[in-house]
Amino acid sequence: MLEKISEGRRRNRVTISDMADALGVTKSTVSRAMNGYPDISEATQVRVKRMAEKLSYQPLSHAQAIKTGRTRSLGLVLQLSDHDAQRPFLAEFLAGLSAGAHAEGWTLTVAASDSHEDMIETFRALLRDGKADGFILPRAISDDPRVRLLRDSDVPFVLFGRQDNEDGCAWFDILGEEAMRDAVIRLAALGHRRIGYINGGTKYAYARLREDGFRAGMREAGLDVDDDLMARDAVTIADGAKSAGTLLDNQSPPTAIVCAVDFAALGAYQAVADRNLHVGSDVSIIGYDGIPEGAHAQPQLTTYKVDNKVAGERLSNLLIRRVRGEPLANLRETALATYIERGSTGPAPNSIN
Amino acid sequence: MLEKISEGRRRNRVTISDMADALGVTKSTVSRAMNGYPDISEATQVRVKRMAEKLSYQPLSHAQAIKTGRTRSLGLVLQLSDHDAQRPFLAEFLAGLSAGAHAEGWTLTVAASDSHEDMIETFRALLRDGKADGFILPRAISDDPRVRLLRDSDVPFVLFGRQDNEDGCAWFDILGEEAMRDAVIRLAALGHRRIGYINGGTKYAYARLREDGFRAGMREAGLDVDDDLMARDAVTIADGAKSAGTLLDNQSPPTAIVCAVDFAALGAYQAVADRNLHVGSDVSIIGYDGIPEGAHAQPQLTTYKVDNKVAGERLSNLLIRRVRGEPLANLRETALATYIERGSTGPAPNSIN
DNA sequence: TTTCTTGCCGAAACCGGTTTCGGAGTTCAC
DNA sequence: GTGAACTCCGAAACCGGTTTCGGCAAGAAA
Repeated sequence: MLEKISEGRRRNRVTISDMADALGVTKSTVSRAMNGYPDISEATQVRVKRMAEKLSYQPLSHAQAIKTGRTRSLGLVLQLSDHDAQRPFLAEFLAGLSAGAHAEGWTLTVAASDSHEDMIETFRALLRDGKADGFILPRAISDDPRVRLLRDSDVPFVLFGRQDNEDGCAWFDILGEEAMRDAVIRLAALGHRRIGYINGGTKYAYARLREDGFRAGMREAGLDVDDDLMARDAVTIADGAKSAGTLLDNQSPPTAIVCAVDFAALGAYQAVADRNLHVGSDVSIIGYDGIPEGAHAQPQLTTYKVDNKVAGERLSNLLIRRVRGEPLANLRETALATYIERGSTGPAPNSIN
Repeated sequence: MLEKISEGRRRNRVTISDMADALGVTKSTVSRAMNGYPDISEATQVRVKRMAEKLSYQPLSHAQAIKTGRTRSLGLVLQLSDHDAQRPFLAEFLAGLSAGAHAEGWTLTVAASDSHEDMIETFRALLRDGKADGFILPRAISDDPRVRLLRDSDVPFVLFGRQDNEDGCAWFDILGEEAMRDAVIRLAALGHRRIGYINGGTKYAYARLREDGFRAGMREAGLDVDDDLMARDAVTIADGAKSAGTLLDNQSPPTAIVCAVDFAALGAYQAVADRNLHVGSDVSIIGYDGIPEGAHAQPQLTTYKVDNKVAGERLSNLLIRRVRGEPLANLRETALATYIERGSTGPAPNSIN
């Protein structure tokens, strides 16, 4: 802490020549040893790497970049138009990305764009200046234009979310459909028979998957899906309130509602309250995302929590490996959201559990 | 759009040699012209720059960096421990930073750290690898350890928030104290006489300023500050509810409460409701920040909105100029938050307005 | 032994810029 | 007309790496 942190700038920075001198070999040997070239003997390779450790030598990424074109940095382009998209999870997500990148000595370059053309230009600018060797694409959209763009251009990328057309796609995703399925089964076990579903934005890749999961759960529980109890495109509290209102005003209203998005679930709270009903006793509600607001709602929202930090870490790792040329088949991972039981679910009214 | 966006990577990228050939001069002339060296005639300087425009030549930042040590990128280190700090405003803020950087051909490198030691290491790593020429420090803390660190090391930085010890500090800040002052005066104009104040986290630099602003407003309005009506360190809804509860339980409770932070204001809503009072009629509440939740509260929260996107843009601009060596005196800017009158404020009860 | 591989590494060019140094013209004063 | 001072730019070194090419020594094949 007393040591100046700027020391690394000009001063003592140990260069490849220092390494070469210390080892009594040439720069080229050091370089090839560091990069694991096969024409360097096992012995010198260890020797070099040990010395690198000792002198804490790390090649300057932009010095390498001048020849290799790669600068060990991940690109992330945020889209502001994307409403609530980033809001709750952005900080954790960035922390995860940063951690995953840092673990491999990479860094994270962030840019934002508001329009679509702007986005393309942003990608290009980052590539041209070598500020990104590849990109992380949050919130996969079905038939995603970013995917088309990058795939056609042979630029490495990795998706947060799955994609129908798998060509060239590496991804990490949370199995939201499993959560939806699980939610239905839990509700059925509590005696619920009429269960409604409020889906998120159908332009997103997750929407179809989660609805499938919901339907699978209904099937497993031996329940019928009533199309009048299915809503969609609810990503905000207001959306959720509206959709839930429609379901609750059905002549045979649901006793439980599964929501693909926590915000919609919180909106459902309002719709329930507006009808002088109570969440948890009259109507059970299950959300998905694990946003902090859910824990402050009255009653607290039962939901499936997504660990965005871990997601970020995994995505960084996958992209780095992608840039390094690892085969795509290795670069697809999924994880489960974790169930958090709180007060918004309970036994179905008028039923023997 | 049909054109491959990866074109810039290896292919056609126009280099300084291309420029030199096209102009019939040497690389060094091009370089010096581009950088505005005085030993290049006005005429050739224009000629070079015009050609750069024509060929859309921009020097490769990491090729320059190898000699200059600077890479045209801003660093931002997020601190996760910092609770709500980033949450509501992070996306807009990043968008602003990115826009401001992009306008000058710079980029933004983001990293996260959880512990304090980690943070120092993160700064150092970014500097050493030339991934940041300077840093943006969000949420200035009074006697900020980051400031000490960077100042002692001669690393350029710019603060979001002001600092007592101005040495080496450039900053952008919103005049929160003006908002607090204005709030009091507006409330006084509505007939309020007993006005409470709930401050934010006292470790942050803004806290003292805003309290000063509140007190200034009270003075101007000819009102006395009752220390029993002053609370602090409320940055979450829960904090706000607790603090507001204390104020409202006073034997002579306030008819209005000014909150340094919107979240605290929303907490105050709960405290008011818990005591069977109504926000806006029984108790007026004014917040600060302009978080989206405020617009969804019942009644909607009167507040002062901070434009975090503009803040980001200005900060980027200031830091770039700082790195370029512009004198500090030019690099201090402030702006005002904008008043948004909504339903949480009204005339004082039992008073002739 | 001689010759052909093979394994390992040094020499030197290169990447795309910046910067130092010095030299060719001009201009100016004497 | 000569020398000095200035302007402006080219030549070449340099920054910290990577990569091509070739050479030397040891081992294998002849």
